[in-house]
Amino acid sequence: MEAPQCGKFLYPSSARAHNASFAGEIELAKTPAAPSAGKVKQRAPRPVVHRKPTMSDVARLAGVGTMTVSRVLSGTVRVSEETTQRVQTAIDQLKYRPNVLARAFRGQTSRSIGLIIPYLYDPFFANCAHAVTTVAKERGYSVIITTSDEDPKTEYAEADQMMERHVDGLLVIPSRFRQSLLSRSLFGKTPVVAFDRPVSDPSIDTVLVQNAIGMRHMTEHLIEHGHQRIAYIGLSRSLFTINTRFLGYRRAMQSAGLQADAVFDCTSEEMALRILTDKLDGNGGPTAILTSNTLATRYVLSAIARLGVRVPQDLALAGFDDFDLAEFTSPPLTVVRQAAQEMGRAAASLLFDRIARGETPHTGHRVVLPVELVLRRSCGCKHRSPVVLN
Amino acid sequence: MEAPQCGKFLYPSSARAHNASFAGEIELAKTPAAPSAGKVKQRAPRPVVHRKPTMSDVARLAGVGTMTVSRVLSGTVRVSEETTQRVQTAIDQLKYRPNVLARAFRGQTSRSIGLIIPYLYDPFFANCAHAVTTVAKERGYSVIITTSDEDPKTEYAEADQMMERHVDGLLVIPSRFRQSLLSRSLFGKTPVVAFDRPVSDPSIDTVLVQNAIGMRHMTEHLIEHGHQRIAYIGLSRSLFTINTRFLGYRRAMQSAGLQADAVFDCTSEEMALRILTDKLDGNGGPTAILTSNTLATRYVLSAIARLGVRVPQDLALAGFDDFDLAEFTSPPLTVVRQAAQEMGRAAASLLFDRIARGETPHTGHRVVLPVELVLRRSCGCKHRSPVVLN
DNA sequence: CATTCAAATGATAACGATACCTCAGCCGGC
DNA sequence: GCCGGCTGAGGTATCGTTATCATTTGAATG
Repeated sequence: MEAPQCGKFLYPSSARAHNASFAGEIELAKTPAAPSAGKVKQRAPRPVVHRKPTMSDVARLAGVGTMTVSRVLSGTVRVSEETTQRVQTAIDQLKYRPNVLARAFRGQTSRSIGLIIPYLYDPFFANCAHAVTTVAKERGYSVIITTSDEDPKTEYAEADQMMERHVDGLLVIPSRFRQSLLSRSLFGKTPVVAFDRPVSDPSIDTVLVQNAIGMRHMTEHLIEHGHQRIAYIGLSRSLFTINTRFLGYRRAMQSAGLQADAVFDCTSEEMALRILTDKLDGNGGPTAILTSNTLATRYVLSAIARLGVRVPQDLALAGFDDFDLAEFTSPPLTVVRQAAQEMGRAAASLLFDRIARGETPHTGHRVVLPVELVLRRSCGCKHRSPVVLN
Repeated sequence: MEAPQCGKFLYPSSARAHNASFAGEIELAKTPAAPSAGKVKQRAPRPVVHRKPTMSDVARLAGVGTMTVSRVLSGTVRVSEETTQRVQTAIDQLKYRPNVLARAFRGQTSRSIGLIIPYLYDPFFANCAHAVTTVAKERGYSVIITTSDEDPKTEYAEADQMMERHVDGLLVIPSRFRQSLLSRSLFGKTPVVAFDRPVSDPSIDTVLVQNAIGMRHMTEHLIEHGHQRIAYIGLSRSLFTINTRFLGYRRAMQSAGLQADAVFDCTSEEMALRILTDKLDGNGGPTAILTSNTLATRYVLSAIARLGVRVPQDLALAGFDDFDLAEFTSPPLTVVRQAAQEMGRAAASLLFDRIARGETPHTGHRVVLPVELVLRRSCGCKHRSPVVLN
């Protein structure tokens, strides 16, 4: 029983050198004397044909150890000029390129970041994402992207996936503020930056725009036009941006001693039509409408078209978030413009700073980017070309 | 020397059960007797605190080998009902989750796909990307996204990056057709699907839309409206879609015995203004304009607004590619609609089929998706609501 | 009853990089 | 001249999984 049993044991390579007889026995067990026996335990040495060069290939060619190659590549530890040169030559000669996967697995950096956004079909989010990919490319990072569909559960699951993939950092446009499941405990010491909307965890860096201020100024602008009855039409109030813009609107109305009049959860053209029909029925209805975002604007535009209301004569209109062809709608739309790409860039920069620093602070940075009022015709302004305020 | 030497040997789990004394010795040897000795060759056994469970942990708890756990997880090889149950219980108990990175490194699948698109800020591309991420999520794959900026060099570099990251498949909207550097040699046996635009390599699956047919029908529609002098204004002809749409336009014009009149490289509002000013100067200018895509449409709209030309009375207009607010421009735009999300979905499905099949054919599939004519007012139609043909 | 065969499972060796530890020189200070 | 510290470089274990091969068992076959 002894000899075959022995064959089952591993041995440290040093044992082979130091204890010849013992090692020999094992060796014997490993390489059967008779090839005809058919049982060759030793794996065939890797086929030499067309294998991608590894670090040991480079090391062998340069006549150094693998660690030296590793050090030359990472550049973290000093290696003598001459050795570096030799290694570099070997690398070039073999066209060696480090195996990203092995690095990610062994080392603690994957050189990738995660990006979680609600939808990619929304131009605003798409622009954010574009900026993120651009910055990541500059820094030599890959971006793993996914959508949360505005659903906290999905968002959490996707964030978890990202952590499993060991991303070096995570950018996220959180979905519903109050219901968000994201928290430090999930992320460990992986840096996370939330943008467009905040999360409740204060240790997470955040990039926002002046939602309230922007909407407040826009409301004031309509008031300056002489409007007194101004309605706010928005999507779900559980979305941070929608609610914050509403607060800005309400603030402006209150300051002017006017009555706020807001409707939420306007999620389709039909609903917008119903809302507008209602409001405009008889006198005392709004003379101006503010919409929470591009989608709401679209629904309202559709309703307006169907009702045959004239803008801005019968009803003034202003939205939040500029879009590509806002200039060519009928009439050209007045909007609060938020710089999507700026925001994406700012968020990504913040993230890479954190990654570089390697520290996870107790309280994260807060960045708030300015917005602009783009005055076109729908608010009643007479300018030929849009006027940009701020 | 014997005892410590022995301590270096691993033991099969069965040995532990069958030979208590031996196993005990090993256990003893694993915890170094004299920490003060300083030179303990054996690395300190991993700290037990808070380590993520690995497959061996599961195997130990279930009393099986790691391979059995691996097999249960992958499901490729039959494992007995009872063992499966035991392993599953251990997995649940330890909340074990396989290490994605280790898998990607060791196995040959990373459960990720790459997506290379020109820009993410273009709503059309963004919609494609959205569909791709959605399908990938359904299949449990991650998406690594990057932009090529319509530059063949960048595109190649990014594709190379993707290959380095060992994506299981690659989706790409190739930039310039003739100048594309993408080829099988770069991809090896990794499946690749090109969409929206083709590549020259015939072994690559392709998903396109009816660019030529769509534009031809639209041209014919304008001809039916009585137009004889119809101009085509487009971006760079080196972009496949722009050129193909032009060919459809030319075909329709020739069939009707009319003179084609195309201008390319219209890449700014100023250029559009110059072109239109030129063309509309005096009689004999076009009575209708076709644009190659949304961007060109925007430039032309801008020029039209500045020139004060009335659409469709003075000049009819039709574009390629529908967009979110096309209905609310002044007048509502007639366009050829291509289903971006359909295309993204089709391309992704094709890719996953290939990944599942594991074969790399000599000639790839070609899928061509239909387009629709959305007739609004800019072409001269009188319909209240848009009419969709096809 | 011996032999063959298949199914189920285990042991072991990679995969390709980095972390940790060791060691050989070399320097300056005593 | 000896010693301790410093620097550059090498050896090797290890990360967590899967591929390959070996082994065990029981049933089926002749």
